[in-house]
Parts: sequence; structure tokens; C-alpha cells
Amino acid sequence: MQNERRLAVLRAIVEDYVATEEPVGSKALVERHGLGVSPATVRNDMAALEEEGYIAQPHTSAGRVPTDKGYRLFVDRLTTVKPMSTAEKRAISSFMEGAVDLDDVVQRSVRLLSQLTRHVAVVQYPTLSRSTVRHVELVALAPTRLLVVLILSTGRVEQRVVELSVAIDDEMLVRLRGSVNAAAGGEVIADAAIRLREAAERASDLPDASTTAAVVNTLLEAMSDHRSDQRVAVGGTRNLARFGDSFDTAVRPLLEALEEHVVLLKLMGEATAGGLVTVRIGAEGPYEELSRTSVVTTGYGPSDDALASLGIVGPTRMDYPGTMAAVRAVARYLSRILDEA
Amino acid sequence: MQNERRLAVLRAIVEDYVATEEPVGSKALVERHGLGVSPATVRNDMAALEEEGYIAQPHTSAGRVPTDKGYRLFVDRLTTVKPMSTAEKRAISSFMEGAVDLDDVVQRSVRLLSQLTRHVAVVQYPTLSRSTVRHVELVALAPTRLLVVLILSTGRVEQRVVELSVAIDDEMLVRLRGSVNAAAGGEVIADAAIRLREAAERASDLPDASTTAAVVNTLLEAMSDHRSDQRVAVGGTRNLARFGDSFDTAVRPLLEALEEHVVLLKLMGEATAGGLVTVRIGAEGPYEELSRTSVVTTGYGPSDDALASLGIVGPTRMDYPGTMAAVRAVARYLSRILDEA
DNA sequence: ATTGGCACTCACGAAAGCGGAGTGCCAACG
DNA sequence: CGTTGGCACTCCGCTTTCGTGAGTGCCAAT
Repeated sequence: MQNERRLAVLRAIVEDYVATEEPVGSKALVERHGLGVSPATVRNDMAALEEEGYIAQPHTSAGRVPTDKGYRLFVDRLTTVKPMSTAEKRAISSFMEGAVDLDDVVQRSVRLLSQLTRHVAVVQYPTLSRSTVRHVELVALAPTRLLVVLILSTGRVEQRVVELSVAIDDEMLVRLRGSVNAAAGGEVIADAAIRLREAAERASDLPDASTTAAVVNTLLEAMSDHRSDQRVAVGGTRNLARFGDSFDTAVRPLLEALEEHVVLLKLMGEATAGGLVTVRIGAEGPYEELSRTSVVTTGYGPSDDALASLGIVGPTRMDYPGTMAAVRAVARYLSRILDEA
Repeated sequence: MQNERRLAVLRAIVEDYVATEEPVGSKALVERHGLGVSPATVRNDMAALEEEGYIAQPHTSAGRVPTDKGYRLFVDRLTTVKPMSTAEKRAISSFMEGAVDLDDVVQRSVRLLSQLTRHVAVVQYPTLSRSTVRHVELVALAPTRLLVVLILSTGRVEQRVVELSVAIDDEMLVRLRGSVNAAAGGEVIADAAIRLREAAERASDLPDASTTAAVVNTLLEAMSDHRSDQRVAVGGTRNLARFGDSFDTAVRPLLEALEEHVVLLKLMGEATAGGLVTVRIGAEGPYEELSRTSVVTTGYGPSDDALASLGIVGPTRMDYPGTMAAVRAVARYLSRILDEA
């Protein structure tokens, strides 16, 4: 792929096809884009592009359509992610303004993202693993029943009920609360777990060892609960209409994937940090049935330390530059908000 | 509508149409159901039923299809909600077993309901308004910054950050925590709000009045936050495929409604208590565009005091008896679980 | 390397023909 | 009077045919 004009032709084909949803022919191409050559010349280029697998024709004597490989080249070499306009930026801020808690922030993000891109938006909740412990609260529900509340820096709250073998009194509750918070407070989850184990170890001789152990175990379990790492918010399902007709071949499999959060997370892949946007086009993904689907994702988190991913899922035939810009912008804003909190 | 056989014919038409998705003719009817009369006789009955608006034909010389009115009569007079089999009951229990917190319980319920009915399931989170305050926790994030955590009997947790005009010390924190819990603990939300206002009133002379006021206001605001009353969980969207072809006329409007939780809740209507299942058929609902959609709902909550609704949304052409049974069963199990907690 | 010319291909839409399921009506029957 | 067999009629849905036109591939000329 050396020829300069051929690349221009490919770009033109992608842009036209995305805009019109119809196979694009040589004549229309020279008219709509100002490449100063004749249709016949373009046809030669097209033949070459087809030879190399970047475009294809649905049937003989139809216009050309980009292949996955064609889109790939397009995003890799022919795209510059355009920054958002100031108007758009303002819209984003005002949209995110006034969020009260983590749930709310995430909800607003999905909604925003799906509205900006007109695709289905997915936002993964921040992982436990990289957040820090803000506070641990113990509430006595009954003499042998304790509510353990784990509050994290991202605003996430995990709560568990733990049954004790011996009754607990007020004084002991205060002591235990103190020691647990002293051990875990402010630490990253992984470190907090270590400190908690140490604390339990130290307490193993004391009379209240069993109670301490029970509470610590509950906390450790809550901290390592990957079930909650798999929480995601999905929005903009209405945009599935953009897949056009093909309900069975494209929309249904996608609906199924969106419901299986495990599948969905696998589809989104690893969160990439540093403002890098990942694009996975059609059959490049792990699922056969989603060969007509592309995924555009990036990571987010305070100071670009990727806590989780966020992105959109849409038809391979989509406006990649615009979508990538939107995904990146929302990730930035979300990161900033988590930073402030 | 007196004639006994006519009702039987209507029932047969509904059942066949639901099963086959095709207009049903007189001949097929007498064959598949054992009504001991000739097709010609059935035709007369059909003409009468059509006259009265219970059935209609898509076009001349086609079979008959039930109208909304026909379905209505069917569910009102021709249906006995069949109880779940013991196998199904067992499946339900095992499905709900091991839920750890409220979110988990609700998630499992939607999933269960959508699998049982093969429709889109909707579960509203328990309202704040009827639950009681289990505990209020205050955590000092900074000298003038407090995290207020409100823990409710249903397992719901609301949290807010409040900025104070004066710094707070440890001793005062303990005192405030004590007085707030003394006032609100164990009370129903509405009563808790009254008690809290009283407490703030009493404290108005003390030096820490402003702090108390700030915390109480935050709590009151959290308690009256109807935004969170509008939380719902949706599942089983894949079953939208059951609407058959018509993506634009049926599926898309529904997808839009499912995203707008306010709309969705209006669609579900008031929660009905006491094991009563509400069925809203097609155009009976408040939304024009959902005229091909039926909603089957009921309320749930401890001791049948309806805390919120739950139900399914599907095509008017659905298996009403089975669906109603499933909705009722899930509501019962969900209620029981909330009762235990 | 680029271009105009030209024959060829093939999806798509309209028009036409056909088969069959289902109806409505009527006259006959118990 | 309700029920039944017979019969003509309607009209959807499927298939076939045909024409049109956008688009292509190839070739000879520049």
C-alpha cells in the first residue's frame, strides 16, 4: 500500500459508505470528493484495493463497501481524532454537573455517551482493586449480628451482614472499629487486605479473637468480590435501530451480549490508560456472532490510572473519528470527576 | 355475551393464535380443539364475536385474530392462574438462594422473571417511603467534611457528603451520631423525618446548632429523594425478538420506554398488593406507541405491603395465564426474602 | 499512468399469473 | 331455531417474467 491516491480513494469510500449506507461507485466518488481524476482511473484503484482486501463488492456490478481490513486501515492511518468543540465541551460539563453519588455519575456517563455517539454505551464500574479504603463502619444489628459497611474512595459502598459466635458489647465494638480502621483506612485494597490479616493475627491471642476473625474475613471477602467488578451500566439501546434491518443477524446477538455482563466485559477488553482509544472492528473481536459489530473503548480513572473501561458498541459501519473523540472526551470528564471526589 | 360455546370458541382462538402466531380459521379450530360442531357453525359464532369486537380479521378471507377486547375477556373470565409446579418452585428458590445484598436480590429477580416468562422483566427497587431507618453513620472525611450514610431496613444505602461551616471534633461527632440515631433509628421514613426535625429544633440553642442542622438537612434530603424511588432493573431484553418482525412499530418504542425510567414506571402503574396481578393490554395503556404491548404487574413487599411493583412487558399476543402465574410467584418469593432480611 | 468507449452483469421493482385457505351466504335438515 | 354441507367469491402471498440502470472490467488510444 504505497500509492497516495489509493489511500485517498479508500478514505472517500469509507466516508461515503458511512454516510449513505449504500455501496459507493466510481462515478459518485469523483463527483462528491474533489479527486481530480476520471472514474476509470478510480476504478483501477478500486480493483487494486479489492485485490488487497480493503474493499469488497456485495455482488458483481455493485459499488464497493469497506471490509473490516479497510476500516482498520482507515482508523489506523487515515484518521485524526478531532477534538470536541467548545460547545460540545460545555454540553458535557453541564450534563455531568450535579451528580450526587457514584451510581449517579455512572448513569449520567452512559446516557451522555450514548447521546453523543448515538450508539449503545457501556460503562464499567470502577474496580475495587485499585481504590483505597475510606472507612469501615460496624453497626450492631443484634448482639450477635453485625452489619459491616466498607466505604471506598471511588464512592463505592459494600455491605455485608456477619453472624458472630459470641455476643459483642459496645466497648468492644468501638475497639474493633478503631483497630480495623487503623489497619485498613487509607490503604489501597490489596495493602488493606494484608494489614487486616496482620491485625487479625495480632489479635489471635485475645479473648475476642473469633469476633475479630469473623469481621476481618467478611471484609476480605467483600474486598475480593469480583462479582461487583463485573458491574456495568448499559444505555442507549434504542440506537440498536441503527443496525438497519438485520434484527436476527446483528441486533439479537448483541442484545444477548449486553445482558451477559461477563461477555460484555470480555468484549470491551482491557482498559487502556493515557487517553488511548482502542477500536475493535467486526470479526477482530472474540465473538463470531458479533462480526458486524465494532467496539470503541478506553480506560478511565483518576490521574489516568485506568480503573475500568468505558465505551460504545455499534455497527462496523460507523463514524469512527467522531465516536473515538466522544469516547475519549467522556472518559476524561469522568476521570476528572472521580479525581475531585 | 351469553352463549357458552362462543366463549369456548374465543378461548380456542386466543390459545391457537398465541401458539401459532397465525390468524386462525374455522376449520383448523374444530380440528385442533374438540368442540363437536362443524366449521360452518363455528363460522357463525365467529361472525358474532367479530360483530361484538372480540376478534378481527387482518383482511377479508383470512382467519381471525383476537382484539385487545378479546384478550381482555380472555384474562378476565376464561383464565385461571395455574399454580407453579413443585419443580418450578424449587428452581425459583435455588435461583434466589445466596443473594448477598439488595442489588443482588433485585438483579436475580429480573433475571429469573425474564427467564420464566421469556419476556422483558422489570423490577422496581423498594420505595424509601415505607422502609424504616436501620442506622445512620457519620464519617469524618476532613475537619469540615462529613460523609452521611443512611442505612434502611430494605438493605438500601443512601450516602451524601456534607460540607460544614465549622470544624467538628471527635467527641462532637460521637454525640451527634448518637442523637441522630436515637431520633431516627427504627422509625419509618416519614416519622424519622419528623423526629429529626424535632431534634434539630431542640439543638438550635446549642453552639453546634449549625452542624446539626447541616446533617439533618442532608438526611432529610436523602430521605425525600424521589430520584432513587425511580430506580428500576430491567432484564431479558433479548426476548424482544418475540415481537416478530415489526422492529420499528413495536420494538423501538419499547426500547425507548425501557430507557426512560419515568415512562417505564408510569407504564407499570400502581403496585397492587395481596397477590393480585394487574394486566394491561395494548392500547389500554397510557402510551399510543405501545399499542401492541401488554404489561403484567403486581406489587411486592414484606407481608404484602406493596413496596414497589414488578412485572413484565411483552407483546399483546402472549401466554397470559402462564405469565401471570410467573409474575405472582416471583413477587411472592421476593417478598419473602425481604421479610427475612 | 490515465482516459474514453463499450459490452456485460446483475440486483431491484413492477406487473402478471396462480393456488389455496378462508369466508359469507343459502338452502336443507332435525 | 340452531346446525350443517355446499358453493361461489375474495384476496393474500408466492413465483415468474421482464425491463431498467448503475456499475463494472477490459481495451485501445493518448
